[in-house]
Amino acid sequence: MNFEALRIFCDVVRFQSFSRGAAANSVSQSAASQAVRQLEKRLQVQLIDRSKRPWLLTLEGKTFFKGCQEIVERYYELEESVQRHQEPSGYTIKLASIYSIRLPDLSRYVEEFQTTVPGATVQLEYMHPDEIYTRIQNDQSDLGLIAFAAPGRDLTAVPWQQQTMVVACLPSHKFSHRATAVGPWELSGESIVTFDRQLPVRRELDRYLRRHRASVNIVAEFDNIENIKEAVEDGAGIAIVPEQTVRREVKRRSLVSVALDTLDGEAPFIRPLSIIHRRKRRLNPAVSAFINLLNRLDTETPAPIAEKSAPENRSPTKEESSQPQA
Amino acid sequence: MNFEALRIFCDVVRFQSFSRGAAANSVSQSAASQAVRQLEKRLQVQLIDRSKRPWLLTLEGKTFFKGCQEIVERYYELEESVQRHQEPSGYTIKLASIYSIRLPDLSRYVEEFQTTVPGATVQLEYMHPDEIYTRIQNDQSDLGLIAFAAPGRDLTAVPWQQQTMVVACLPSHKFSHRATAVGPWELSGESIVTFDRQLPVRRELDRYLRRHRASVNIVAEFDNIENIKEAVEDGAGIAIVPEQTVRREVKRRSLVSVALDTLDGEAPFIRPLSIIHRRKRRLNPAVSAFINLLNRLDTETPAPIAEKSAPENRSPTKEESSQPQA
DNA sequence: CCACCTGTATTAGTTGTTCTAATAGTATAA
DNA sequence: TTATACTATTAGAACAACTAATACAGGTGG
Repeated sequence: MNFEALRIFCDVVRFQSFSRGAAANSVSQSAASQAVRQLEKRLQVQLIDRSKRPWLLTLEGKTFFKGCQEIVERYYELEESVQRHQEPSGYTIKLASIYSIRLPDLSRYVEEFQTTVPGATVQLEYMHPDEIYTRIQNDQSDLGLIAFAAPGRDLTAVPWQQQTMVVACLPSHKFSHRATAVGPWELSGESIVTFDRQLPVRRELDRYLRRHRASVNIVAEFDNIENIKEAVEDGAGIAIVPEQTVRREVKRRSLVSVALDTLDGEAPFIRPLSIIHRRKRRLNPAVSAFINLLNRLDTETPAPIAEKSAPENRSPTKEESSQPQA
Repeated sequence: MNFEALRIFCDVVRFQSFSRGAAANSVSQSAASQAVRQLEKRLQVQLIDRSKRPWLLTLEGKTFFKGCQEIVERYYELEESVQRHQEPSGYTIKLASIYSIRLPDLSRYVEEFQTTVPGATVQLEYMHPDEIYTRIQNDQSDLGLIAFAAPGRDLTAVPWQQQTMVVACLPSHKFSHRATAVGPWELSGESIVTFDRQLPVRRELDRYLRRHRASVNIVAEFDNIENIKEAVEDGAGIAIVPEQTVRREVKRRSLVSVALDTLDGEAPFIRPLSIIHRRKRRLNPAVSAFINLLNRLDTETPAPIAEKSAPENRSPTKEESSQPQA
């Protein structure tokens, strides 16, 4: 039996999705499906009840999942503890990120990595998403961090964080004093500064507004978030952006961020971030260690993606297989 | 990473031997060597220091071994617990044993197996070792239990128990009142009833006596242990036999068994029992479960084969690759 | 000190497993 | 019903693991 298979099973369960569980392990959806099926065959037990949609873990599946998680975790800890007394690999990971993922959000990962894998270093560079794709393709960078990833021919996207989108407006705007979240329908008639039509995030936004029957007034379009924020600060209108990207402006009180939610359990508006890399049968160990770290720290400290809450967490999926941009 | 590899590593360590660790997992010595090497490569750590003979675990090797044992064990427990709520396989294992392995020694295994794998049954038959080989070859039996196994072309021998050889004599013999073990050199001049020259156990015996410079007087040779015991009871001489095989006679006081040992830490005289089966890439799950059980129960309850005591435990090795018999 | 003995490493070739890509299938929602 | 969003299945390609044969090395007895 293969450890990878156990890890894939665990991730499939955690994400409630074969595709995402597969992506988290940098393998195809098909591979994940086959891995789980093979596990079931070997155990002679059905782990997942596929008759419903979304599927459910069977009783045995739950037992196995609990045990697996622990075993897999223990094993990786063991590997780490054995490797710790040991000379460094000396490998430098070249990481390319979009501008909107700020250094403070990344530094904890980089620091953690450089202490657990001594000798390894991370070289972080910010650039335009299109350039990230190019550099990854040409092996000029090992990893890329982008939003609404588009896994291409030989590109793999590992799901990473889910950024919640908020309404950003001036402190003088009527929304800025709200105690409760703004409902999307309340955006009707508002002046909005937003992204270019080419960007996937824009398409997601349009989709979201349409779904909630909000007809807004688009006053300006930009291809990057810095310009959008500036326009909002200049009073052009309000914007819908990831919460993280306006934290600094909120702190210095030049902008206000207001939650955007239906509060009825429906999917909130999320910007998914992904780690992308060239598809290879065998990833450089340092690189895959870093991917592991990104995933591990991420599922540990923030709210872990639980069995029940996961399905709600996510609406966009088709768009992930479309086009570059952040 | 493969679970099998971890299990192989654990067994290699437990037995202090690649060959025996391999055999315990029904793979070739080469496979075991490669598996461990691959582990080391993956971990980027040397687990075994091969510069000395016998080799030693490195510090990292010890850490890894301890962790591995637990993880492997936990995983198999998990598998079992998941499979337990589940309809029986219905498979019947055909087990062929030599006469000298008595039913009481086997029944605990058979019972344990039939309760943990409900629906599976074990069909036990006693026969001559030559017939065991034949039946295994023809797939008429799944497993064979024999002494001094001779793994052949497509036959695998999994090491099982180590039976200590003792001196069996009449209660009237001078040895019968000894408080301490008889040294092999003390056998010089004794009349001995023993096995046919063709039998591997006889060759081992000759070897053993020669090594300890004991020149004995062979008064009779038989091809089976029952006749030997009878001859001893008739006063023909003394015999050297596995302790288990004379327990009943000792209990009914028709014979006495006296330990045979040098008491200086040198290898005692041992009769190794093995489980043999046809070499197949994929063993029937019920069969391999039974093999697992035999090994598991055996290393749990009797004195476990420790890191230090293992090397001493064993002298015969070449003979294992020679000829049939018990 | 040398040859042998015993156990381990290496190698080549084969077999078997596990991927990906493409595509078919299925439960739910509109 | 059709559209949607996943998941299953398949064939073929890439890869990994095994065996058999054989080379190699530490330890040992002559």
